Order: sequence, then structure tokens, then C-alpha cells
Amino acid sequence: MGLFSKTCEYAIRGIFFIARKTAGGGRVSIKDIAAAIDSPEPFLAKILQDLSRRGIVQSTKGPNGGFYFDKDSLKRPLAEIVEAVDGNGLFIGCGVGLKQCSEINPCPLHNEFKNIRNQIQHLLEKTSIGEFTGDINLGIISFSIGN
Amino acid sequence: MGLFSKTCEYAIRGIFFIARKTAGGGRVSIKDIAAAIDSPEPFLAKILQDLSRRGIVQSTKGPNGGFYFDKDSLKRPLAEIVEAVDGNGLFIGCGVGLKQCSEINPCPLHNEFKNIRNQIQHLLEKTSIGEFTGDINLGIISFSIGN
DNA sequence: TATAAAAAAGATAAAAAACTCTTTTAATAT
DNA sequence: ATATTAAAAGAGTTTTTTATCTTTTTTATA
Repeated sequence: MGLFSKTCEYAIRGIFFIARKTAGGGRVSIKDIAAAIDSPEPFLAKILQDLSRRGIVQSTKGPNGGFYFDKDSLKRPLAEIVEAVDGNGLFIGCGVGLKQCSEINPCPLHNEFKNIRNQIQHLLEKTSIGEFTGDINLGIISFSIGN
Repeated sequence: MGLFSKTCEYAIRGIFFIARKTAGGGRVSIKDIAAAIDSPEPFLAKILQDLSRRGIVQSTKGPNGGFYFDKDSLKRPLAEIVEAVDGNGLFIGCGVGLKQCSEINPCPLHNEFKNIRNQIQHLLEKTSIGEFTGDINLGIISFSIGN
């Protein structure tokens, strides 16, 4: 098990790709996204459908349709995607699921886990989707962009 | 989704309890463990069975039987339990599951995730089961010990 | 040695996550 | 208007995770 569910991984990889690919305008189809990020196409479709319904990513149907981000969406933090897909279990609650664990009555690893989870949350909150659009990410981002 | 699978959470909570409860000798039964850590008894039985087969926890059958830790087992790091149950996905690989991601060709969050995952691994490696036995944990650990 | 206690083993069931397929709707262009 | 393109919606299926139940084996002790 990694940090995220597979669904969430597909979602994040998907938005990485959409952001990069449509940085200069235009849209990108599920087919292209799925191929680029190595995910099952119909499954990814469902995931993006959901994110689209939530307004996290934009989409249009028909010829030249596809997925893209509007200006506002580019400002959203990655945390919103993670929360939408996996919930907030990564950020809150006891690290080992102890009901009785709390600030006043912490489990043996409470503070250590809290620290780490705060870091995860902070990272995902401070990182916006827009950070994956620019040329500055061309060498960093691992997709080849083609045309 | 939290950091660990439910199975792994039960395992960790279980060993917390066994360590604490048998610190002064003796054994503790699945029934008692399950009740204390709020887990389904037969499921926990399977989990401990597995850990027992791996030699991570000790057990004996029959009257006054149950689970306990021998000296060596108390030295084991928590990481071994996590790896046995959830694998090493929390520690290694790309945080978002990108095949192409590596040190030379890192994904946009590679280094940030690496840092966090290293911290998780370090925490779990440096923490041994034996740390959950002593009186020093009585106020910290959230189980009530009874008799 | 018989009985009881407790874990091990095996087989099954239920729920959730991951994934697929088919039909419908919306947008565009001819 | 019609045809085409591409996402949305809906209805499955498969796999994995979580959980249960029953039988067997081992150990202690009366």
C-alpha cells in the first residue's frame, strides 16, 4: 500500500498530464490521458467524471472536446483532489486507528504521526495544480509532451 | 484511507496491547486483545496467526496459552510488522505511482514525497516493540490494563 | 487419561475497490 | 439538419480486502 489509493494516484497523474498538456490552451481526451499516465481508460474516465462534477477539472463534450483547467481551477491545491478521492484519513485521526487516542490521551506514536501527517497535508495544500503547467516543469515532469 | 490498511492497524494495535499486557510475563488471549483494541476477533486471530508464523510474535496453545513476545521479538522494529502486512509500498517507489519517475527523472513531487516517506520509514525502524512494554507507557498508552 | 482451553488451519462470506461495457447526452462541423 | 466526436451516465464484473464460521491441533491440568 502506498500513500494513496490507486484511484487517487490515477487522479493525480491525470491532472498532472492535463495541466501540462493544455497549458497553452486546448483540451485533451481521456484516451490520450490514459495512454500517457498508464491507467485503464474507462476507469480513469469515471474518476475524471467525478472530479469534473465537483468542478475540480473542466470538460467539454464533442469534437475537440476533452479535459482542461480554467484559471480558477489551476489555483486549487492538490489536497482538494486527494480529499475528493481518498477523503481526509491521511491528514486526521489516530495513525493506527485508536478510538481512545487524542491530544490529551495520545497513543504511543501520536505526536510522531501527527508531525508526518501535517507535513503531507502542508505539501498537498501548498502545491497548486497550476504548478504543473509551465515550461519550468518540462524537464521535471516525466511525460513526453509530443507535438 | 489512512497511512495503513485496517489489517495493519489491527496488527499494530494488537502488538501494542500484547507488549503492554504481557510485560510482566504471562500471555494474553485473542479474545482479550480483540476486546481491548476494538477489532473483530476472528479477523485479528488470522492476522496474529500470520505474524506468529513469521516469528514476529510468539504464541502457545492450550490453557493459559495466548500471545506474548520473547526477548528477541521485543527488539524488532515496528517497520517489520508494517512490511509484513502492508508491504513496503509506503517506503519505496514513486509517491503517485509513476513508472517513469526516478532519481534522474523525478516526478514533480518526487523529492518532497521521498523526504516524507523516509521520515515514516525512519520512525517505524527506530521504534521497537519493546518500547510499548514499560511502566513509562502506562499514562501514554491508551489501554486500561486492569488487574 | 480425559477434559478443557486456546491457537492454527481451512473454507466461506460480505463489502469495498478497481475496472469494464453499453447507452445517452452534448458539442461541433459539414 | 445530420453526422461525428467525445464526455456523462448507468449498469455491470472482477479482484482485493475485510470478516466469519467450523474443524483440528496442541497444551495444561484435574
